[in-house]
Amino acid sequence: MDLPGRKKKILQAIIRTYLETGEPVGSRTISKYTDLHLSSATIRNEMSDLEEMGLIVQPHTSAGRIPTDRGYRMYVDELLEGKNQEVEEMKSLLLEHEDHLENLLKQAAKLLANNTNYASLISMPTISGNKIKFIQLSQVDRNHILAVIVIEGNLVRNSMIEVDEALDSEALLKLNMLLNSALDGLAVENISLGLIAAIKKQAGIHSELVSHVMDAAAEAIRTDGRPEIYTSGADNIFKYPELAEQSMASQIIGDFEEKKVLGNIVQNTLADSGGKEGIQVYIGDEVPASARGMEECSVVTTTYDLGGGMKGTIGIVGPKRMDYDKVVDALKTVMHQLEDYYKK
Amino acid sequence: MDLPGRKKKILQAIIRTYLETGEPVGSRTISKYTDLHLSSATIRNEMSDLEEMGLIVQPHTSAGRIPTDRGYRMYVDELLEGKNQEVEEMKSLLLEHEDHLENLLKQAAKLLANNTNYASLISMPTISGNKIKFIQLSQVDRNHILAVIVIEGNLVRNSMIEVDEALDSEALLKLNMLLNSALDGLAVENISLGLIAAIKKQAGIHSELVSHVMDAAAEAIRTDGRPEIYTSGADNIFKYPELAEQSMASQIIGDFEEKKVLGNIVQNTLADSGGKEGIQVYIGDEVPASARGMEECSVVTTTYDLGGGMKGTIGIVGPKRMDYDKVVDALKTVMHQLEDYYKK
DNA sequence: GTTAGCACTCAAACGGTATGAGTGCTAACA
DNA sequence: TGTTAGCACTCATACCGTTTGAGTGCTAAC
Repeated sequence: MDLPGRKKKILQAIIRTYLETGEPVGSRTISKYTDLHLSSATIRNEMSDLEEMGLIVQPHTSAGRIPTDRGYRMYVDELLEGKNQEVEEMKSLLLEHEDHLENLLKQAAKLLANNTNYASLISMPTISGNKIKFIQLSQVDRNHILAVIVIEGNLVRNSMIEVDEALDSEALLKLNMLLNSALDGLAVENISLGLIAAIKKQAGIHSELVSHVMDAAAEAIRTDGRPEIYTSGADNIFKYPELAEQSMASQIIGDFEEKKVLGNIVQNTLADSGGKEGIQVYIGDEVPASARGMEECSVVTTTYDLGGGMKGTIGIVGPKRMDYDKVVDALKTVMHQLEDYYKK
Repeated sequence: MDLPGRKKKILQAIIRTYLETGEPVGSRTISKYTDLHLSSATIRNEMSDLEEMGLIVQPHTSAGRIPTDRGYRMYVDELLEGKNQEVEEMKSLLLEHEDHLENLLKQAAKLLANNTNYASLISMPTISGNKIKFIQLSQVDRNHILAVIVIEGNLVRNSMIEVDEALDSEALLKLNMLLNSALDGLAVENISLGLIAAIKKQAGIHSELVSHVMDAAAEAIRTDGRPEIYTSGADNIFKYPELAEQSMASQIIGDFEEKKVLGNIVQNTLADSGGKEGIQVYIGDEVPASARGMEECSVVTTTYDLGGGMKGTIGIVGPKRMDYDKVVDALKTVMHQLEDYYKK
């Protein structure tokens, strides 16, 4: 759809002011707000047209207009122009020294929420390759063997395996060598049943132990399939009346705690990370994964890439009338900082 | 304070009905509800007395009475009697097979929230002894050494250490033996500076590596100091009008996401785990740790003990007019199951 | 000590009346 | 033909007085 310039400007003006005030905007307001120097009557005519096109609606007969989902869509796709606001502070604020990726991400989420006044989410990176780098079995006590598995990107998983009796250190050494030489450099999802059988055979009496280790490896993927998600600022939704209403808030809060819906959003973002400059904007019903209760929200996400195939999602959840410019800027800032910080 | 029997019964009746309805209860209601066969006028006189004692109040002149914090306190301390409700379902429901403690706890939290219709919290157990059971360094690649530390109770921590150049396998073996013999069985908080210096000395050129390992061990305690907390059913608060009100809800949700306040509650519970049968009830202002926004809530907690010095907290957050009987039952049920399950 | 009766209070619900923001339409104007 | 002023109309919201009903305190009688 291509709008004539004037309608474009008017739509832009309507949405801009609506973003600020959250209240239906009338023709008179626009008449004064724009530099078009048109009377309110003329604006009314144009508005009438825009309404016919499905870009704006009146909540009731004698009210001003508010954007529809399609209206927002057009705004985001065509009328958005970096306003270069002061997300400056973030640039300096972010990332006091933090060793653990987990804490770094939590901090980033908090920062994002505080600076935008929306709710933020951030997922632990998944590893695309899933190559196994190192495996080690250790005897911890008589009945327990600890399996440590290091995956490309230095992610560590461990699994405590219960055994009937202790292995002697020689057998342990052998098993370790066997596992390492068989699995080193292999992508976890490529481990075939045949390979497992072969290893088991070589392991002889310890075949049961081996299958436990394989289970742990499989689990390492499984937890990557539903990556950990950290959130912050869920309470920010109460700042926006259209979300603060009980049934709405209840559902959103539920989603944020349950994390199932958020997981879907993350999956979606990682899957179709096309979008303008890698930014995804979901408006209202566009929010993926039949997210009950998210109909009144917009979700903006992007993917960060820590190298080594480690990719995660950061995102913002807020009312449809969110400050898209600011949010996009903030996301980009955090994304870049995250990437720089980790690569250094 | 000791109340005469009749006043006791009346107070109990008032609170009971208020817990159910959430609305101020009048004299006529009580007159019919109790088996005392007293007229509403008599009840009114008694009520007037109870009000003078600070156990109940009227929200406004011509309204019924609602309990004060002190009223609730008395109810909980003296008038509560196990009603043995149907928390039956929980007994069968709980705990489908789960290997990971983390998942087990998450599941328990969810169950608790679903069955009570309040918000639940559950903390990862802290380890009181903190005895080190096993340490192992492994060369993962040229520049990384993985330190795995197993603590009594089979909790595993790992820390990736960056090094300038690879150690030969003999040196690694030596270091491992050195660390194990020096630290095995030692409580982490008992590691003295002197001991560290001694180990460093013996480690010779690898002293730097050793200090990294010690840091990781220290970190293992640190994260235990602020244990992970899982929550569920925070959205349940919207079921209770007195909590669903915006400013209130916003703060509670904030607390649940931030987890700082919850952490204080957990600390508190672990500290003074006295209480009737180990159950702690905090009513309104009694909630520990200057919990902003929790004034309208009651918090019921207890401590679970997985053996081996591993203790954690489970709790329920709800409106003051919560069904204390049911909540106490539910907490006990989950606590016992948790303990049984883990010990088996 | 208990109860019936009565006057009184007050939140909440109800209904009618402004108020005002905003519209659509028409007719005049450039 | 596009723009504008003017006017009648709509409708959510606020305001105000009235009614309703639940509940109280007090008093007098049992």
